[in-house]
Amino acid sequence: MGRGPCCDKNGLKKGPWTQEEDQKLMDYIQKHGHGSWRTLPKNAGLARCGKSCRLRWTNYLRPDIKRGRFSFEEEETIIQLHSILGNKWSAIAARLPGRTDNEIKNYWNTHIRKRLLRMGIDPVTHSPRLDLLDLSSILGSSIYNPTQLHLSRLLGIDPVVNSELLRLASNILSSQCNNLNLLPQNLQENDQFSNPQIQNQFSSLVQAQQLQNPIQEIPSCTTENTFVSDPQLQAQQLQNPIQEIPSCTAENTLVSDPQLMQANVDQISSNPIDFPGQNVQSDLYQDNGVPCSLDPNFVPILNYGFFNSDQYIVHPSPESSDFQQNHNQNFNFASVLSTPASSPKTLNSLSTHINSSTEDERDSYCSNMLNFEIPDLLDMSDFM
DNA sequence: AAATGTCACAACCGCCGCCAA
DNA sequence: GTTGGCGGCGGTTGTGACATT
Repeated sequence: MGRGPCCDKNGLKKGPWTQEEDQKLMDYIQKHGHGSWRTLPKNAGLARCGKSCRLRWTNYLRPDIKRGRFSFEEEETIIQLHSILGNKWSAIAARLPGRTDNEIKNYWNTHIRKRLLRMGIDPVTHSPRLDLLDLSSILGSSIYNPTQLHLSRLLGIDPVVNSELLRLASNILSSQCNNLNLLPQNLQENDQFSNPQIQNQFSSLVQAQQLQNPIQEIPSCTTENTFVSDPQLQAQQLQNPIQEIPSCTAENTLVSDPQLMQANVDQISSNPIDFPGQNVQSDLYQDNGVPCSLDPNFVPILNYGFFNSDQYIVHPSPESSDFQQNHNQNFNFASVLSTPASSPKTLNSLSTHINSSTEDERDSYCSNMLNFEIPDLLDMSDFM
């Protein structure tokens, strides 16, 4: 038997709320609390259904709602959490004080999602879209005809890509990193690798390829990495403290198993973790940036090169020295853009706001997130 | 200046899970 | 075990504001 509507629609008002209605609702809840939403409208003298009242209160009138544009840290947190939680907007909102699930959902759909798509990142899986970044075919054709190479544009790297480098990268990739010990030999055989620029190009190629097929294609990582696709690995990982998840870069960390994703959801839900912008005490974190309160089972997640490799989705506040150090290594907030934590926005459902930072600036931020680092796996310094 | 297109966001809709009777 | 009420959640829509032609 299906359920009927939550209330009798007849005579009940829909659409935008008036100031008078808002005032009535606020006055009533401040006096009596919301109690039963079903009976609230009648008691408060509102011609609305309870559900409408609840939404208006939780999404707009609640006094602790933070209005205005999302800060950089908030946006970063949303992306990180979304990569673990998926479209669990309420769970994400629980980690962002003052933000509602509806607001986050809207912001995701209208800003972040579009930007990720523009960057060639699948907003669902948070991995590069294979249809846009089929490196195998690109590399394959480029090796024989380097002039056709558009990879550099895709990756945003220097357009001058040495064909010899491509051949070498292709050879290495074709062996799927099965024997990374051969790398030094291969590299040493090629004088090109004395050039740091070439090294960066090479590592970008390898990293991009790893991002394409992260689970299948990095066998040498299996005992260390944090991809979770195998039940045994999951069990193993659940037994290992987070400190023992070492060298595979966080960029490579994808959670492909729904159960583990749920475990993360539970972990986050049950174990409050502070996020940037929340005035986190730095002593809540260990030396490696992992919060002391964080359950060891918690799985670090994909990032876009924004975080250092040994960082996880939680990091200390910007005030902490660890945070500064880790981020200064490869990313500088101030150098990318300065976004006010919140811009003025009137308390009116029909109002709009003035963008204080442009989409281009945010794009710049995201492109920085895609600046691949040389993974620990391929530490070029060893070959110098 | 008007028409049209696009964007952003508040609000609604329908489904789901929990819980009490 | 079943049923119905309720709150909550995620997806979608409607509409005003702004940008472009």
